Amino acid sequence: MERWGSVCDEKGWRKGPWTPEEDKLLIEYVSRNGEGRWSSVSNSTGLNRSGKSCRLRWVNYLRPGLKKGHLTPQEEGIIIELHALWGNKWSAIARYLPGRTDNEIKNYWRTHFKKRKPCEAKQEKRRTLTQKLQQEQTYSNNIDESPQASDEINIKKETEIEHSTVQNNQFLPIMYQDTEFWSDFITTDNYLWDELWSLNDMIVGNHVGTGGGGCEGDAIDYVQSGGYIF
DNA sequence: AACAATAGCAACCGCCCCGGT
DNA sequence: CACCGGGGCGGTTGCTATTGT
Repeated sequence: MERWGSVCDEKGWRKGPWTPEEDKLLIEYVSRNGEGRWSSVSNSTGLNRSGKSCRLRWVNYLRPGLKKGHLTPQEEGIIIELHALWGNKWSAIARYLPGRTDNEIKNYWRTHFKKRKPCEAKQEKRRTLTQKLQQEQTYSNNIDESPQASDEINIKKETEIEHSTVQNNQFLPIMYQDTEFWSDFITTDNYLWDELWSLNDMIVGNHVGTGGGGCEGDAIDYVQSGGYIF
């Protein structure tokens, strides 16, 4: 079966995996003309690919200096930090990871955080249940077993067993609550802080960012002022 | 060994922004 | 000012490889 359904789209552009020959044509084009003007690649090289496809292939795969292989713990730390600050601004995060692409970072984040979903769902249930329990305590002293769904009861029992950490942390953002997850990544605080200090140097020293309100600098200020608690 | 589930990743899609006309 | 095309970006898809049963 052909990947992506068909070989060509409605405009006649080839789709799907790139061949070594196509890569070679694109590399030759960029070496002659530089990056940009992607829409003229097909005219200049005979490569039957859309400009967007060419750009994507170059940026994510062919560009010199791209790192291959697994992300280092330091890189993971930077991603975690910056994602906590900026959200899904993959291209912005990628600027602080030389040799890594936004697509790679995005994929990394997705694959690692997909694992969280059951945990998050559980936490959401627990939060809901906690609110319910509080309401029950507020409005009634009669805490005889009221009719509840069986899974709710199970969650309730689980919650009671687990040292009531949820109740203690219920007003913290989710990322702070999920200490079990964070401990998977962070074995010590130190390297993360080291990365943050160097990150701040980059920002202050090089004026990285768009200048649109200075959110990056503010964000680092926030981190340094103790916004992060591991 | 065979099958199923999951992880990893390349590539596409659709939207938005920006500059040129 | 409106329109258009190119480029950039985040989200999503679907194939392959790996791991588990």
